[in-house]
Amino acid sequence: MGKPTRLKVIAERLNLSESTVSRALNDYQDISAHTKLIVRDMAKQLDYQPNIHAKRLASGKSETIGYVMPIQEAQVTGQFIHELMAGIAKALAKYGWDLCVIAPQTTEEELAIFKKIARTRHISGLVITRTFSDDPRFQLLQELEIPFVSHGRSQESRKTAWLDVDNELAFFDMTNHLIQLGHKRIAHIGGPLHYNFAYQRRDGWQRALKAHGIKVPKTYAETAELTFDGGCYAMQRLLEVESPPTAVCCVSDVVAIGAMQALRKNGLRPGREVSLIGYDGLELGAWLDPPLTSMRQPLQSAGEKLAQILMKIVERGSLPSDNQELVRASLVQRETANAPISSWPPNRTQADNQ
Amino acid sequence: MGKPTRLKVIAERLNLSESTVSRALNDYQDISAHTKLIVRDMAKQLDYQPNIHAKRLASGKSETIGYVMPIQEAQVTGQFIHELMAGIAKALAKYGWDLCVIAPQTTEEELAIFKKIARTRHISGLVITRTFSDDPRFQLLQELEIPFVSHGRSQESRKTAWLDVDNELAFFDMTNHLIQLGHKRIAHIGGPLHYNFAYQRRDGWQRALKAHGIKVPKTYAETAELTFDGGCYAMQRLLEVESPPTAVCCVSDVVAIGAMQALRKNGLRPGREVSLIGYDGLELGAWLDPPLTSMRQPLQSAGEKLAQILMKIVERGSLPSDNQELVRASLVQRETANAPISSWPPNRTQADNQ
DNA sequence: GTGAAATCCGAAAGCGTTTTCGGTTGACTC
DNA sequence: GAGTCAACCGAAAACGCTTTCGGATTTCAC
Repeated sequence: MGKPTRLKVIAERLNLSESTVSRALNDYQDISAHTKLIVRDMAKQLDYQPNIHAKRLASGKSETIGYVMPIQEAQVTGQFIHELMAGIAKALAKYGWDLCVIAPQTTEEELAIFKKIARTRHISGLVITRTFSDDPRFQLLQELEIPFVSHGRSQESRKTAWLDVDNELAFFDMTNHLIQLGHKRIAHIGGPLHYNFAYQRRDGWQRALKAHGIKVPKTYAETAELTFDGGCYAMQRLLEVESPPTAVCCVSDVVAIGAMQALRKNGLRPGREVSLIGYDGLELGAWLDPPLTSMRQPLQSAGEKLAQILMKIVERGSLPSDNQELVRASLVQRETANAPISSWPPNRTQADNQ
Repeated sequence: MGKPTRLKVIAERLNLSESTVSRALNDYQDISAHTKLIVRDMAKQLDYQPNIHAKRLASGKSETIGYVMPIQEAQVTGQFIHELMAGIAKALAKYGWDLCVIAPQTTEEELAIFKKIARTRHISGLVITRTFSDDPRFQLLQELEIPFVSHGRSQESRKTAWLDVDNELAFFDMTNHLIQLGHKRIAHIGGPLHYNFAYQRRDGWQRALKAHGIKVPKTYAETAELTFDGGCYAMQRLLEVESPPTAVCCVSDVVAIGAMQALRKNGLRPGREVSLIGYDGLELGAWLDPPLTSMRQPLQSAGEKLAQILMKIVERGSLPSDNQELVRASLVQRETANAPISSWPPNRTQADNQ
């Protein structure tokens, strides 16, 4: 393997200067069409690839964006992250940008890395996910003037760029779907409110109920950790209220799967006595017995959009606040959302007090 | 935000030359201990971070390794990839190396990217996963002289660096576990043989049977696509053989989950009539009903090791063939592997011919 | 006190681009 | 035919670091 072709050899072969060749390749206005043509031909012929480090050093741009991989906490984030990253990488590759993965172990480390990036600038923008209602990253990144876009919003994201699902609408739709099926006793297992989406999802559920004039007891608004066990416990509590629900909107698939487990433990079948709808549209939901009905957001295309937004901001100085986008989730019909049955709930006015 | 500190300002403040400062920071031998001390102090005080592009341009090294993200094909690779990447990124971060994600859409594109990397050298090593028995990447990467390490072996990997689970041993262990439980009719649902691990897993199963003098019909060696449906179909076929098995070793968790579905469709319960062991130790296995027994390999630490191996090869010219390592998978006991029951299989000599 | 060998540091030449600033053409105006 | 103005291109200075080479000290042996 000889040395790769340099700008220099193209210049020599064509009897041009390096600077002309460089500008021809970068489509400068002050190079004639003819020159551009022969330069590009030669470049292609020699399979020229610019030295990326020299390019980045000289131009002061890094053409690299970072993706902050969420700390290993919540479960089954894997599939989610994988698809999103695939989308990001794909969109970046089109423009020759690189995707650099950052995997901090703690929040402190994450913030420290941000500060380092602010100094070195070897990463020109960041994509962050797993946003919290009160998320310190938003303020820090703005202070440090690091361009970024988040997948998901925060209380601090009024002026920043983001792409998010319309969680409120998703849960409005989800609840409506259950109402169409004939349910009136519809509960909600929500997530901890430090997750930003937890608010919106709860609100969507409430709005749908209100829109149909349906009133439910306060106990129908449950909260769970975003885990299998969390969902299991929350469902158990819902089964113990005076008049248990016939349907439950779950904040995530994992929580819904935990809820399914609780139903089974009580001798109930998901989708028969109690309908269940999850959120995330995980493929594994289809493998369960019965398969879990859910809401799905497009992840790969979200990744692509995130990348495009970020490049636009970094490269063309587009205003973050002009880059806020909501996408709509869609229902994945499987088998846990059906019409209510007459034998449920049983009359438990005594049983409840046991 | 002012300009970040440069080598120059450290030099000026200490009245030294830039070259001395550079060498002091890089721990050259010809710099006195005292000088190194004051230089490092000053660097820390000014929070100096070298310009990575300048550094890489000057040194000709890129300190970046690439991870080739498998093409979106098999399912639930997400969790797998996520953990592995987290490990890689973590190990690299310790040395200031970057992890760059490459997400080719097709095999051709993947090979084209390799060729490009060979020219630009802006990525100094690669981690590849999802290896096939006959995997063109091994030869190409060797020809291109791109350092790499694979997670998983291939027919071509005799002289290359790799880290792999001892698949053969894992299935030997798995099968033995079933034998200890009292099973004699143990089948195997293997994967397509273009996956390298498919051979080894099948061999481990066979060796355990042979070691205990157990003979099984040829029909017990099933093959399935690595999908839910694949597992479902394969299990269905196993149930239709003359004398169906009481236990099945499955090539992956996803396949095992498909097999569970087939059992349920036939009115059987996994872990009662037919025991099942999967492979991958996916967390979601614990959420099923009943929870799936499986074999688990340590992924995060595998990622770390892969990174370390690669850095050793890139940086210190360690021989690829000196970097081949097998790790052992361990049993995750859940509820689908139990002792056989007397009522299964039913006498089906007639029934089979229906 | 001389020569040789260490020890430590500075000068300077890269690394391969980008980008600014002029300078040389030729066409065009009057 | 002098002046003006585009249109194109080259020279050269960055960009911030690494690394070679040699020079100046100091140390040590004799």
